[in-house]
Amino acid sequence: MVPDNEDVKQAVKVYKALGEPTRIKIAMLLTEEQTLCCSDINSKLESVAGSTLSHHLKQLTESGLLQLRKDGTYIYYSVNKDVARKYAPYLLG
Amino acid sequence: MVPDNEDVKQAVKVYKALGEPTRIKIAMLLTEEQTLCCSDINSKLESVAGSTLSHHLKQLTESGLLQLRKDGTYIYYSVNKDVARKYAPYLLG
DNA sequence: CCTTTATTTCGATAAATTTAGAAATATAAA
DNA sequence: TTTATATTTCTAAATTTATCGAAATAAAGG
Repeated sequence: MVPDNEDVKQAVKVYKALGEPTRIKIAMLLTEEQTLCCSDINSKLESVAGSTLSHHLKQLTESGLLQLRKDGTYIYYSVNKDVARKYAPYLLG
Repeated sequence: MVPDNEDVKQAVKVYKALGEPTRIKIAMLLTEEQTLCCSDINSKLESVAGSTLSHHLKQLTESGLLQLRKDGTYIYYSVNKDVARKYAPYLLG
């Protein structure tokens, strides 16, 4: 009967977020680097406009896969390990 | 430096396939039911045109997450457990 | 207060995706 | 061989997505 609960809805969001090359790279980058701010992520990715990166980060964050911490002008992103473990432990290697 | 190898490309395909409500339902249905043909899947899903289902199954199959076996007029789909285990063990419960 | 740096929001566009109906293909069965 | 069933391919419309540049917001530092 396939449930359609919050769990599955989050799964869809997480998988949709990861189902795009730039975004999975961001997730993998953060898995290996622990924590990075927008501009650091951008310089490691190369060739994405800031506004584009912002949209990707929003999608990843809204899925619950990324969490953020604000510090002055900077916003530090990191992977929510519980969410990664639950839906895509592949990321954690 | 985030790799961009075959592994990651398959991950993107699998996650893109699962990042859509109808498709994740198909995957979950097949996880609990083992094996079903097109028309059985369709009757359990309700409200998708045959041609639409066909596209979804194609995407899931091309990602490697589903495998199929033909038997006469019927095509039986099932989950490739190795692929599910690797990228989305969440499906296996 | 002005300037700089970091990040987001807005507006627009091109490309991709979802969806369905109709026609096509394939196999089985009468 | 005609008919019925299962599934795919084709075509097209509607929606969503990715992307960028420009403008806006936010905080820090001089």
